This record gives sequence, structure tokens and C-alpha cells, in this order.
Amino acid sequence: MRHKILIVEDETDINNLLARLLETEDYDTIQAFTGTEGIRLLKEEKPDLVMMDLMLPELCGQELLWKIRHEMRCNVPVLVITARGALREKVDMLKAGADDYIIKPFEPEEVIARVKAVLRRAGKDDLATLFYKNIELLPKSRRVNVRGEELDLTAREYDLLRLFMKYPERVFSRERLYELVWEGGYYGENNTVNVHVSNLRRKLREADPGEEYIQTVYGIGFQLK
Amino acid sequence: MRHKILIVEDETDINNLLARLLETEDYDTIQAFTGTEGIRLLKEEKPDLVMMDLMLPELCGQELLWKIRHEMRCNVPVLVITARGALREKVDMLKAGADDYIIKPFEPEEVIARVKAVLRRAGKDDLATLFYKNIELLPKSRRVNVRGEELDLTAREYDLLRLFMKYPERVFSRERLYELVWEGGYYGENNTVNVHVSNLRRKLREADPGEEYIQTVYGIGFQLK
DNA sequence: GCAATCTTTACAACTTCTTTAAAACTTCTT
DNA sequence: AAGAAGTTTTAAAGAAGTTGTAAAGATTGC
Repeated sequence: MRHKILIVEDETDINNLLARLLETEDYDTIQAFTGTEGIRLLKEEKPDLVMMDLMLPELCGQELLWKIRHEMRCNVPVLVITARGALREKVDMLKAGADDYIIKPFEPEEVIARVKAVLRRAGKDDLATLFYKNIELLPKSRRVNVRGEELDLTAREYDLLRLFMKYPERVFSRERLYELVWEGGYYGENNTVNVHVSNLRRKLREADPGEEYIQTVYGIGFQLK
Repeated sequence: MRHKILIVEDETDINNLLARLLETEDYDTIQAFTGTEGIRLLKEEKPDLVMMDLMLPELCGQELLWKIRHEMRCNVPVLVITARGALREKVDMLKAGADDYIIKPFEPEEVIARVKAVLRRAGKDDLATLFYKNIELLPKSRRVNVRGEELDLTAREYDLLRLFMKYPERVFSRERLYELVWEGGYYGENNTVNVHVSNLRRKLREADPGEEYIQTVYGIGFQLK
């Protein structure tokens, strides 16, 4: 549930500063001091975000980013740390697939804000409150409010609703829903998803009779609409 | 239990001013007038926060901070006091591991605010009284009152309740609770958390039968609600 | 109209949680 | 250093809650 952040930065002090800063904000950190080490830890630890300096020994930032995106075919969000004035490089990095950049010297608050923003944009911010029409979903407390009233959902119902609210309007096949909500593959013909969607619908209907949230797409699956 | 703050500042007036200011806010203060003295008192007194001027005789601020972080390998939060305009230095200090800075001349309110913020970020602000419904938790005396009556809790029960009260409504997995309350990793399947939660519930129930404070989130963990 | 698809209900099997009791361990006192 | 008091952990049985299946009824598209 906590996010893992890989820091790739050769200056020990800055690396440590970042690590402490992020840890106080309740992130797990992994520290790498060279590009090569970064690559290794990226494979081993599968972090949710990479923060990397542009100026690295062995393997410069550009190369590292290129490797991540092309050789490893990895879509992990990358936040680049760059010295003031290296604007040209900054633009190149964004073109090369970085998600955002921070200019050195940085303010602690700014780092935190950027990290949160990138994680949110990458859809990895599992703690952000989600809204849809009269539904409000609070992952921190695993709570759902509909028209101000709390809705009592079982684990699967909650997971289903969260998935729908994360991608409203999007159509999910039953198979995909099963894969995403239940861990482990989809087991052939199986009515399970239908039953849970049905139960979720009933609860939503009781809480808000005016809306029909979960729509059936005949022959395809379900969507929140 | 009160926070100890080490002030490292060579100007006697300012040092005293800070000490008086912090004491009125219920902090314990230790005063050092040189960097060397600061190092000694840091070792001896283990303060919760260090406030230090950048301009010090014998040992300048940068050196002092470097020693704290590298020689002593100490993560105590450090608040730097710096003259207006020394922006360059400020940035260096943050890089070198300071947690925040205050610009001279300062307003008393600002100093207090920054101190509180740094202690909170460092997770050391454990002294604020916490309230939740009829429960009142006083970290200063490690006491818990429910509907005005004192509740007799064991160490673990108290730590659990404090954690819950620090983040009301938030859901904690058993694993996370174990990690946070018991020092050292989570030991596989282990009923310990359940038993302690059960005991805590019983005591809370006896003290306040009208409320069900600790809720089970099936398949996930517990939350205060 | 009818075959395919979807919804709902009820229930049995299953998993997870709560409590109890007792053993093991600490800490404090003498 | 031994005993007492209190705390923590382990284990196990019973309670509570969840899930998936099956079957019947409803709806949809052609």
C-alpha cells in the first residue's frame, strides 16, 4: 500500500536528504548511487516512482532513462532532478519520457508536491479520494459515502466500486473485472462477478434511488455511468 | 516526555530569547554557545530538535551539520537560523541535511510554527493530547480517559490506541500495526495483534458501553471509527 | 418469439475474526 | 537470586462474515 520510490543520485548528501524527506512523508525509499545500480534496483524492487539526477557517473541521466523506457520497456513514472539553467536538457528529458522535473536547489515542499502529483497522474495514488456523482470513496478509511451517508460494503464490493470510480465510463469485461479484483486468473464460466455487481447495485440503489450507477453493456461487460 | 530542544547560538541575547520563547511553549531547552559545545550536548542530552545559527565561532554551521549527519550519523531534525540574504547558504544547508530554516530577524510566532512543523514531520510531535469521541489520550502522562474516567492500559494497548487516535478512521492492516507498534518485522501468521485489539476493545467497552470504537474491516484490518 | 445474456435469490462451503485460557516471558521487589 | 506481579504470546474453538454456485426469473437483440 505504501509507495516505493527509487532515488538515483550520486551525491550522498542529496540522496540521503531526499530519502529522509520522503520517509517522513510515509514513502518507502530505495537508494541508488549510480545508474547501473539504479537499473538493478529497478528490476529487483519494482518501485512506484523513480527520482533521478541527470548528472550521474557511469551512465548519464539520458542514457538511464532511455534504457528504462526502451530496453526494459518499463513505464514507471520518472521524476528528473536537474540543475538550474539546464533548460535544454530538461526539455529533452520530458521528450525522452520523463514525467516531471525538479530544479536543484529544491524546496522540500516542492519535492513532495511533485512526487504526489506524478503518482496521482500515473494513477498510483491509491489514497486520493475519488468522486463520482453522489458517490465519494475514501481509500484511507476504506469508506464510501453516498449522498453524505456511509455505505456498508464488503471487500469485493468496495474493490469493484473503487475500480469503476478510478476509471469512470470505462467498460470492463467480466473477465477483466475478475482479474483485477480477484487475484489470480479468470476461471472460465463463472457467475461470481455478476453476483457481486448485483449486490453492489442493490446497495447503491438503496442509498441513492435516483441514479443507476453501474450500467450493463450487453455482450461486453459493465461500466460506471 | 516533553521535547528537548538544543539551541546552538553564540549571541547570548538571541540564545536566551529563543530559550525563553520555547519554554513558554512547554519545551525543554538546552543552550550551547559554540559548535563544540553543541556537539557535546547533542551526545549527552539527545535532544529531539536542534536549532542552530549558521554563524558560529570555532565551528561554523555547515561543519557542525556535517559532523552531526556524518560523524555522529545522527538524524535529529535540524532547524537552521540564517541571516537574511544568505540564500546561497540556506540552499546548501538543506542539501547538507537541514530540515528547515528561519531567517533572522524572526518573529516569535514563526519560530514556534517552524519548530512544531519540523517536529511533526519528524514524527516526534507525540505530545499533543488526542481526542476521539469520549476518549482523551494524554501522551504527556501516558494516560487515557474515557468519559472522564481513567483507563488502565498495558503498554501495547496504549500504543495501539495512540496509533488509532493519531489517524482516526484510517484502516491499518494487522501487519502494519505490528510493524508500527512492535519494533521489528512482522512474523508471518501471528495472532498477537488480534489478542491485543481484543483486550483493548474489552477495556473500552467496559468504560463506555455506548460506543464500539475499534471496527474490524473484514479481510483488511482495523480502524477507529 | 426465442435463444442468448443478464439479474437476482438463497444457501452451503469457506475464510477470517474474536475470545478464552494457559504457557512463556519480563520486570520489579525483596 | 528467587519470587511475585504483570504482560505478551500461543493455541484452539466457536462466532461472524464472505464468497461462489446453482437455479429460477427477467431482459435483450435479432
